[in-house]
Amino acid sequence: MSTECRYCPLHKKEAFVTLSREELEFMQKFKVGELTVDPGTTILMEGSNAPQLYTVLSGMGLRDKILSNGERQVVNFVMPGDFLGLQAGMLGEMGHSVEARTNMRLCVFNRSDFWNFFKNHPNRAFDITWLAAVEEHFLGETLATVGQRSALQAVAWALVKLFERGMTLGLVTNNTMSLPYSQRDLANALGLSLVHTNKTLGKLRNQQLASWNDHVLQINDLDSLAEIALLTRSVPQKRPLM
Amino acid sequence: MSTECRYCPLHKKEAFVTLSREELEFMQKFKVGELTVDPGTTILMEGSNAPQLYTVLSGMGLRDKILSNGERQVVNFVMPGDFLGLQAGMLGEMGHSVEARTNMRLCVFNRSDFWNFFKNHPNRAFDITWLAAVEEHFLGETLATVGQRSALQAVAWALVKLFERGMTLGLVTNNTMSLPYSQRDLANALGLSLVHTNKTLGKLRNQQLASWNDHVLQINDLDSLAEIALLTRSVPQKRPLM
DNA sequence: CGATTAATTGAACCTGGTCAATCGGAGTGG
DNA sequence: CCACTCCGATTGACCAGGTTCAATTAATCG
Repeated sequence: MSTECRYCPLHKKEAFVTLSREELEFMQKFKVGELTVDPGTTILMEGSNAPQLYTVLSGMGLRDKILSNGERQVVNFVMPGDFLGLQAGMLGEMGHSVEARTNMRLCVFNRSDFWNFFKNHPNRAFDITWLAAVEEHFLGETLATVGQRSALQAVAWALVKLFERGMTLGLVTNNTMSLPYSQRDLANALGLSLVHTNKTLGKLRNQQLASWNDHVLQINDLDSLAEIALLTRSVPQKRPLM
Repeated sequence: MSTECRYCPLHKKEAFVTLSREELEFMQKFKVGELTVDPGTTILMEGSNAPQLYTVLSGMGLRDKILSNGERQVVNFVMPGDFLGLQAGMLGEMGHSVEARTNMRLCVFNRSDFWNFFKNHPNRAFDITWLAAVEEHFLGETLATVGQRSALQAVAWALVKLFERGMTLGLVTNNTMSLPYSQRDLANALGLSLVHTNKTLGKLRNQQLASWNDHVLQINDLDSLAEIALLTRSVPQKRPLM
């Protein structure tokens, strides 16, 4: 069966910590099924107390918040391996929504089993916390981007970050990866207007550094981009996979 | 002895989940001492792999990041009950620094004991993850503030958030609390310039909504401030204390 | 008393926002 | 196949929220 963890397309990838057979069997017990959603679907709703948690198996999406005046902040982009629903699982309420931007396939866990990880499998509990810490780490960087970087620096930063994630996931071929977001999504992630984001992307394109058309991102000079972005690149650590 | 957990000034406060006697004894075993620092001290350094973790017993500080061009982003403000060093404990590297702004007294744990929480006391492991999720939640709100709120909305937002934290900690008397930060700290937290932050604070002062002088914050109309801040206030949950 | 740091204020300037129009591709109904 | 609509990308013109520069005041400190 394709829903068996041992056939999971992710846990063999180099981006992730290899699970022991024992851990794999343990996770299998908690997996209640798979969910496939269309682009545009809201997977988790801000403020809701979701009964289920997900690991992204394939496809992309994003996390976002809506303010009471209608403004929207994209908090992060979602890619394969990401764990969705931690806040609902811990706090009983999501602080953001999660929306699909492509078809997505999700591995589904029951929230009611969540406590079991802590009680019976400390390794897995540790991994959950590890993921939470990584998310906190990344949000701090994002905050510094939105707060302190210029539009050009911010856009370069975002493209480098997205591209690096794509590389670790094996999504990059010929300096190219699929990036199924709109310029509006990127603008909302960086606290910029759509118009200015467009013009800034144009600058990077004119300088032959990066181009992003038809949902395909091409990076021609990652080092220069990283320099513009005030980014010191480091080799990414392997992540646990839930 | 004053370093005994059962005399801890915090765990009796209503802001925190009451610890069982058993848990208190368990924590006592991990507490290796107390640390007192002067204002201005860097408690944890961005990029470092700290050997120790802390819970703030008293005093205030902040978390910040420095970009390679020297710009500084304040990530969050630190108050009693906050747990410091999670990122070093989980990831082996802090994503931000922690600096004291007043005298601070810290409860010290050894990082090498960290795994023990997960292995032998799942309740405490759960609490650590809970704290990580709260931090992630808050950083998402901060990101939305810096990215989408105007200067006036952002400053109002920050004052409300700080004041609400002060209230749960019992630091508020007569609509007044000690807030030992500089306007530069606040500006750096909100991605605003010092000058504009100053002028925006002036606006709120002129409108009789809030004033902040000599490290004392006075809130005259919390509801109006929250409205300006586009904030829907909710009763704060009790937090676990490490 | 000179030095340093935080708060405050005014003025000039600019990065990035807002408004508006156009273009091209995808889907839909006739 | 065409007409029509919708949506995302793109571009130009104008504008403003917020930055930068600069100067003053006040408080603290050795």
